[in-house]
Amino acid sequence: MDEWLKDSTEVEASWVTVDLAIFTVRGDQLMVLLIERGLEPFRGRPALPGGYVQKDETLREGALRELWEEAGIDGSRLHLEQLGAYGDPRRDPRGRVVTIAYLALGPDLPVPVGGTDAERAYWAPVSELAEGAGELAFDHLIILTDALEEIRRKLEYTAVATVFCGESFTLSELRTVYEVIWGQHLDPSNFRRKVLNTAGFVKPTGEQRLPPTGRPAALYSRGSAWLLSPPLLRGASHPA
Amino acid sequence: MDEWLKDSTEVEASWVTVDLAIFTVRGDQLMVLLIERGLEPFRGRPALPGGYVQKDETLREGALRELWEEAGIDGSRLHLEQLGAYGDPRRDPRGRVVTIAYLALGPDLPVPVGGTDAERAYWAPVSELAEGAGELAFDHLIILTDALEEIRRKLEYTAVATVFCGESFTLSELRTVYEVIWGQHLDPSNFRRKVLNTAGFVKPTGEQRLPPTGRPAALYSRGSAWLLSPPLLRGASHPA
DNA sequence: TCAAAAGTGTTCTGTGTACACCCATGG
DNA sequence: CCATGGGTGTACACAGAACACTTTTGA
Repeated sequence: MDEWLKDSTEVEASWVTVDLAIFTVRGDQLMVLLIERGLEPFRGRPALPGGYVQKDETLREGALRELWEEAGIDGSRLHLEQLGAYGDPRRDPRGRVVTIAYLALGPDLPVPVGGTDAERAYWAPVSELAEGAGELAFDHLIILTDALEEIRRKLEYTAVATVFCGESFTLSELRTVYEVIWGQHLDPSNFRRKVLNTAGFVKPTGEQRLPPTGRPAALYSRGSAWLLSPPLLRGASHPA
Repeated sequence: MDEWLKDSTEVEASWVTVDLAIFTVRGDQLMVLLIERGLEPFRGRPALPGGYVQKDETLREGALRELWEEAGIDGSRLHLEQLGAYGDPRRDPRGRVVTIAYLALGPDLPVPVGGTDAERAYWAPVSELAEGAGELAFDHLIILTDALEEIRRKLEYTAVATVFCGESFTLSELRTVYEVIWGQHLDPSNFRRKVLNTAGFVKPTGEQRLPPTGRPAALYSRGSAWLLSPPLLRGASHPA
């Protein structure tokens, strides 16, 4: 393998990990799954779940495996997408560790199941991360910030919002996803028209659901389109 | 470091490389820089330039170094952005090599300078890649396809098109960048209005330039804005 | 009958689109 | 003078924003 190496003293193999930024919408909060580290470095500090990539798996397979091992989540029902690679040589005090960050999005998961490790796993509201709760380990705050920005942008031009909802959902639920993640109020009637006029975004199931109070709402399920055209742009307007 | 390892027989360190998808617009063609591999595997086949990440550099620094070593290009004048990580365990026949792909965009570079290695470096028109010219090494065709899609999308909502132009440029030149990359004709007068009405996209220099024939064109330079709002959407219309 | 949420309709305004037209230069 | 590309103006259709209004349920 060293036939490629130009100056073998300058190159060495690296540890490669995957880290997961797992988000869900619960009520009117965007939540991210964190673990409390049980080992040094950063012992006791919150961190994104993750771990080493194994010999014979793809990066995506590694992410799915960690999703299961660290959070007890079956990835087949969620949206998993690569966010990017983070490889600053000083990001891990123990040496060079390149991590591939993945974004995982899903409907309100039943329990923030503890991982197979000793670490505690829990859902944290994204809005409360800036202040206290202890600083995130490694460069995980950077990864999380990038993840958030990615979600906000993806809501505009993909149907990704639907993965935060269940199998079927009302337009109000879908709108709440947008409102929570963008942090701004959207006009219900305009949102409705926009979504229904975007070909393939959602399709009616024919069923209805009764809200706590008020008229029953029609249920929809995910449509066939992933890319939205025209996109659902968030104007700079709309104070929350 | 193995304090993290859950099952050390399943984990091993990986080689980490950076690969570069370097694009420029020349005339009415989008060009990508390829090298002809001088070594096995895939000897003699075209490939993206790239190489191993060294011990003490960030991924971005590695990309900049390879840009210089393999293509003789000074990265300070171009746009460099991470595309993603590619880590299928079978992507390199010699074993596990995770590569971080970078996108590099710049104005028509003077010469497709050969690298410091024996390999030949040359600009290839993107339009001719699908057909012959030999298949690309490794998974580089996948990387290139992802890169293209990324550029096309980024043209819509960022001012990235300006990095394909020189220090100052006419609106026709800027429009040509869009037309070449999107592969569709744009109305000159509407393009003009759109660009000038987007705050911070370009700013007039006051200079003019004489085209081969016709009225002199005003020159512009890059503005302060990177994100365009509103974005410059390509409708599904406009046959080239 | 009231509150609350779903759903419809309407008006206003801005923006993309298509296209006609004028301007400045070299040949 | 003409050809060529730069640059301006305009009319139309459509889409988003704001908001009034109707419908359907439970309490």
